[in-house]
Amino acid sequence: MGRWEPDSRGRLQEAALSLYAERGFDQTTAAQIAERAGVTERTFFRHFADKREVLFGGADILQERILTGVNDAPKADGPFDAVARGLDAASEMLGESRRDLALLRQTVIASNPELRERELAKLATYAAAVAAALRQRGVNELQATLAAQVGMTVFLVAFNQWAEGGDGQDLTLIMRTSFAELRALAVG
Amino acid sequence: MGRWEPDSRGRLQEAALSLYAERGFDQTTAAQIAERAGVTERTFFRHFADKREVLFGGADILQERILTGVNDAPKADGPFDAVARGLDAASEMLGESRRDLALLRQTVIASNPELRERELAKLATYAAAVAAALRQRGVNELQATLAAQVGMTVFLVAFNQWAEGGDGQDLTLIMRTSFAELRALAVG
DNA sequence: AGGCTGATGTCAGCAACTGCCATCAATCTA
DNA sequence: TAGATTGATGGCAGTTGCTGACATCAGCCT
Repeated sequence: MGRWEPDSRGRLQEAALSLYAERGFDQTTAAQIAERAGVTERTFFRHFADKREVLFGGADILQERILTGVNDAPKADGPFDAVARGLDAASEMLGESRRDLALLRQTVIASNPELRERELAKLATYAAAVAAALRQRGVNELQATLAAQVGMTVFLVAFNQWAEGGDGQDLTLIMRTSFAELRALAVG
Repeated sequence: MGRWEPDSRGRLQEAALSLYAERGFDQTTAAQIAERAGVTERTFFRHFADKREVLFGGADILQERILTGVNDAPKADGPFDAVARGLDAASEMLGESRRDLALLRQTVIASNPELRERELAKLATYAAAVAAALRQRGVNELQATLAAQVGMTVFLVAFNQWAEGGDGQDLTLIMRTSFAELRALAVG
């Protein structure tokens, strides 16, 4: 057995989520999170760049999934269709996670401006990566940026809808529906 | 004459922009900004909620302009057209500002993640307000959100293009071109 | 057995931000 | 015109986010 309990990172994420939910983000200090996780404050900041980042631990993996989806799209697919494949891949991954935890997390994020800010930043990072992937496929700069950004908007709207909704909802379906509605919108 | 030089807020904005440009955002302390502006650090935080906010002083006014544009759009306009009117109003206002200052500001923002985060947050605020205005016009929730978000993406892309471009560029024209390209994209 | 590595602890310190009270020119009011 | 009021600022103490530097020690490698 190690000198310390394993998975301190995971414990910090759990401790942070529960404390943010209980007392609010502002009223929670990094030291309190660390204490609940059984480590020191310094260790918290070794694992997470700042207090907000602890809620976005899976962002890297999710981005990879999205990119894989986009890159695996058939060559015939236009930019929007390729982005839609990325969202399919994302919802596949997220659909497996516990909806109650996702909802709790979204509630916490929604209730604090700094956290909302960070969430937007994450989405913007995905969008930038997706746009780069689209350009790789030969899409021009502007179209790539717009398609990627629209995709992230659909993603955010659909994900929140899914987290708030009842059981049995299919995240993939929600995303596809939203996407279809956008297309109708642009034409009309 | 007052007890102090007038317009301390404006002096703080100028001082911050120049210091951020000279030494970088991270390497600049609030105390340094205050000193250059001839006030104390405490006064800085009375005028601006945090170190980033000082670069976004005109955001409220801009948002009002955009909303006015959207609300003044003919009833016959669809969501996209209405958003386009909002962007026209915004570019009218921004087109009058000094392009060199806008470029300096954008350069500073682009070189720091925290500032980019804040910029996205501002755009999201505009988007939420525009979406609300669209709903007022009878547009449904999802379409309103998407149209507003797309508008903000066009805005950001076009504004950066304008700031970087040479003299004689028309911000309004750039925005309209970008918008047209999006429509073509969604259809194809 | 001995050295290396990686995760953690410990501690000092800076800078962002806040609350509280004092100050005093301008302005209002009786 | 004397006095109260207001509003913007200064001054200062305190909390918290976050960082750098160094120490510790279990597990692994040789």
